[in-house]
Amino acid sequence: MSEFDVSRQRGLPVYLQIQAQIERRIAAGSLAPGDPLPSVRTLAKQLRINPNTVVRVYRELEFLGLVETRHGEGTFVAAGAQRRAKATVLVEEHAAAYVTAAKELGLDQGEAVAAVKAAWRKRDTAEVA
Amino acid sequence: MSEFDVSRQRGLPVYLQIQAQIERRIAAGSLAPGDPLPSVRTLAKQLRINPNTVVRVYRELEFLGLVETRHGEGTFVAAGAQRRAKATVLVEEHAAAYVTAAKELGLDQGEAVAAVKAAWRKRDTAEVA
Amino acid sequence: MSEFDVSRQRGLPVYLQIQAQIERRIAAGSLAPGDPLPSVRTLAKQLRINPNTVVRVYRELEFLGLVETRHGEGTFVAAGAQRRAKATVLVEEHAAAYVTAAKELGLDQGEAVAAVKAAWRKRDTAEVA
Amino acid sequence: MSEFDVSRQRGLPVYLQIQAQIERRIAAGSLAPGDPLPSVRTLAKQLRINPNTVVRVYRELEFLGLVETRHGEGTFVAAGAQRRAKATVLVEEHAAAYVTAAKELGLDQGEAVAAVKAAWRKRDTAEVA
DNA sequence: GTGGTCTAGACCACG
DNA sequence: GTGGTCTAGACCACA
Repeated sequence: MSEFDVSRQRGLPVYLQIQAQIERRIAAGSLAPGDPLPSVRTLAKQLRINPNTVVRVYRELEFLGLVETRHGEGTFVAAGAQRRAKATVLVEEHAAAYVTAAKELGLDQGEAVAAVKAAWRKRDTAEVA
Repeated sequence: MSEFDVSRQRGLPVYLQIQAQIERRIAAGSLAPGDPLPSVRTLAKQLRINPNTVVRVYRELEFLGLVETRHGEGTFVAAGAQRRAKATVLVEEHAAAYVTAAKELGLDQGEAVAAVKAAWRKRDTAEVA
Repeated sequence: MSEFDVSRQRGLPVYLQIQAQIERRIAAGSLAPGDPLPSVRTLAKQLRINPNTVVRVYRELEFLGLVETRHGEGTFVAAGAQRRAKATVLVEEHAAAYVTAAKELGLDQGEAVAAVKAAWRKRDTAEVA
Repeated sequence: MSEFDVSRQRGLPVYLQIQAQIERRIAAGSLAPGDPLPSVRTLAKQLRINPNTVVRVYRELEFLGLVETRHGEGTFVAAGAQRRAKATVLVEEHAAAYVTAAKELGLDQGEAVAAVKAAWRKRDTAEVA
């Protein structure tokens, strides 16, 4: 398994960077169901970060159903993870595209979010009708 | 100026329907800067709705900088309104596209909004870097 | 807001004890949507535990949609939390009842889980038919 | 001994259907300790299924201690089988009840299983205390 | 003031 | 060896 990389400096939290990289590998299939992830301690040492940060990443991924942890054994890519991860990655791409457009149009975050909520509401009422 | 139409029954609030139609006409240029909008009473009668509803629409449009009300004269399309209205309409379209994608991927509103916030944050940190 | 209590000694992790108590109060309605939870630092001091442990609890509750955290403001019971919390508590009660029965019948955890999976499968196939 | 019945088509595997029916008869006492079960070949012909399927059923039942096979003689209901079968049937009923409740509350299988494990753990720690 | 992230290092439980 | 929990205390970001 090739390396991950994290950039320190303030910006995206480290744990989110790692989480995103793992999600992408699962979505791409380079991490397949059943594959073991590096142990918490190993990955922590590799990335020169605190083990607790890795624990947090793995915990989030487990909540998302992308990995399963087997106590005393390790952390493994979950069955059906690829489909879920693909959805996650797709969502991120759509959201990024939307944010790009919104920023170009001069919206701030609050306005962009409000527009999504409005569109959601419209969609809902359209479906009901 | 041709007619507007509103559908009662559960769905989008009437005032939002009217507002959206006016925004679109301004964006399209069929309502140009300086053009008068119907008076509150006239439009209310035409659409058979409460005048207060029209007042609300005009107030929202004024807040958005799309119209200006001149006391004793009436309500007029504001200078530079077309550019702003186009942006508004574009944002709505982008938001609608995003919502469509998010719904297809099975997200609920909270998740969709969270994804936008996350993407926004990512964009911010990327720009800083 | 009256006190929570946690028992140290090994057993249920502290964070799960606190989480369960908050869930129950939300389910019971004594913590209503919009109500603030104690600040992380306050609750930590009250329970004489580390603030990070409280952070963890609040994070889990947010994931479950029971609370929402507003950065710089505090943590609040989320809208619709009562319904969700009631479901959680109900599930816990059903699960506890099942576990009681299974233990009385001499099953170990693996067997009890297997029986649930089998019943689930049966239910699924019955619904399809 | 009256007939068994199996429904083909997608649904529960045939061998589980037969196994469950035998378990229930043992639990009900209509198959008592010492009673012979139909020979593998006889039952297979009667149900128009493959003898290997019947072999599998009898093997499972033997593993559960409900029947014993005596080489050259046949398969017989084991001593003490009724008590054990009752437990099995009871477990199935409890599990089914739990699954019903969990589904109504909108859980998926993973969540339902997790709740059982959590409840099990709680019970364990409660007993220790 | 609030919550969010990260580190360092402890001890426990499972296999 | 593996992951899970908890502490102590740091620094950051939002309001």
